[in-house]
Amino acid sequence: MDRSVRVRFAPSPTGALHIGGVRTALYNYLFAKKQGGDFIIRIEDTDQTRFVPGAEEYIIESLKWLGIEANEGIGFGDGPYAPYRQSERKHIYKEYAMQLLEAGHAYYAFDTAEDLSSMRDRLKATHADAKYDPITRSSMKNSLTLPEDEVKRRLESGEHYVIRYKLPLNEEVKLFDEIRGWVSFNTNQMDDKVLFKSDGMPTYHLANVVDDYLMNISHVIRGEEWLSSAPLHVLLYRSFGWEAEMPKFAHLPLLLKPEGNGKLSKRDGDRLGFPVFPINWVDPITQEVSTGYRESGYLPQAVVNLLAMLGWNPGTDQEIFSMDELIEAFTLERVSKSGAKFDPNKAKWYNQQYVHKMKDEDFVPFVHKALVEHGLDHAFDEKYLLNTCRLIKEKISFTKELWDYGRYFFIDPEHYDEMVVKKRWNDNIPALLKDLIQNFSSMETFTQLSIETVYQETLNKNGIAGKDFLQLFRVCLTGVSGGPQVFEIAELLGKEKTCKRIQNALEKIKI
RNA sequence: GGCCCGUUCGUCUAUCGGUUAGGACGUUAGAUUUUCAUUCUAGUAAGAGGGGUUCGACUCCCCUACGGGCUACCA
Repeated sequence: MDRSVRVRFAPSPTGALHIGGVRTALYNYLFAKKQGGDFIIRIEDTDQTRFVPGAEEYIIESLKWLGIEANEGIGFGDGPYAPYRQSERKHIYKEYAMQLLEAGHAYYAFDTAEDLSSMRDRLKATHADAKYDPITRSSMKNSLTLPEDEVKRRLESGEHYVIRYKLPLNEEVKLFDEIRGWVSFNTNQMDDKVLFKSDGMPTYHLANVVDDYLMNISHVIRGEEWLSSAPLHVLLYRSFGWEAEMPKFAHLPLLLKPEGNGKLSKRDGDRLGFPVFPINWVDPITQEVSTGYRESGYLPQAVVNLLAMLGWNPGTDQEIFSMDELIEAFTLERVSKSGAKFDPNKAKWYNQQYVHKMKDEDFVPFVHKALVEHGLDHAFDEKYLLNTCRLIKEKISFTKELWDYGRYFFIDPEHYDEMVVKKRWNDNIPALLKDLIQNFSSMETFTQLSIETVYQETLNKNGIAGKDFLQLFRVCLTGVSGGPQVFEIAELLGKEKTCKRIQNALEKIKI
């Protein structure tokens, strides 16, 4: 049976969204767009104790920055299945829990935290699995062991209870994962999971299955950490009688840390100097800032590209993909099964590719932002900015490097590269510089070519070799030893500034 | 500990029984750039181990090792 594709990204607002989560969102988005389906955002905030203010807004802002746009859901406008926040759907879940209860697929449990921990201690002592399951539930306080009137009494007196799934004994549950193929589990290894909590909220398992069904989700694409609970979800679909509507499953491999073992974590980013989050996150309690890709000078297109290639490949040699190209090429069959170590070097390379091929005019806002930060935003005209963009962007890997590399386009140098000065400055230099100022000043047109001609003539007259002096000339103009063509810089600066900077160097450089 | 998933160059990966095991990042060397960054060329480097199946295995099966996930009234 073919049905229209509807996928969802369903994060919990418990803090900043990790790039692993971003990648999950991206794969969902790519899959939906490729299939001509819908991508929706649902907020899974059923755990009130872990709610973090601002996290939801953070998630939305991150996705928008990356160009991962949803058709429906939180942050992108309601669709026909609203609301999309589980806390606002609270009233729905109880009904479905009751349905399971009545059909004998679930039961009430009254065990206290102490009851549970003593059960676990007891079982651990005998080296048995410490779980609430078809065997152990017979010795616990629940509606399967307690007399009916006792259950009724407890319920009516307002005693705390949870609703647990009643797992069948010794049953093989097989499920087909779109990435991994058939995976099977035995219910003997599972436990009677809580579906409905004593605070009146559902757990992930119930809410997730109910909402996916109600929202007509066709494919569940999520992280590998959910693979172990997938059989429970399959069982739930069966118990509800929704097997025909059950979505297909695809469990994505995890993102691992660059060095050593384990899952990628915030600490790795801090230690190795790369971001683990899409945009800056300020912890609302500690005020601690976690650096984001955006603030580190990454371009959203580069982040999308590099994330897409971490765990998926097109089967060709193509490495650079626009979002549209990714949509065109994306299939779940080409998602790999094993976890991928994050490589900061490759991330840098990707960003560099995008910065270099960026249009000059698209780069202007970044330069403008840097100028604002330095109080210089009205000092330069559009044409000048465009030219500097052309020269700066091919030198850098990250937009935030632009000021460090290209500041001399906007402010006069205050320091001069000592190595170059030490190596190239001699007693003949001051006279040469004065000559250059004089000759430049009398030029009518001040272009790259004419500058070079005058420069060369002046050097010849002073008996100085061009190769020896050029780097010092560059340092006089920019303060630094590297950069674009010197004469191009001079043309851009203009005659007056060029002469002024040579004059400055003459006065400031002391040996 | 139990269950589940995984394992090709340092890293991301291609290969869907027969290849000199390919590409990219990194790295090394050279060229270009009168500088730096780029760019270009070349090099470097891999099937975890052991058993099967097969004329033939990186590819299929089993075992072991290693890595990861789950094992909450968290998602």
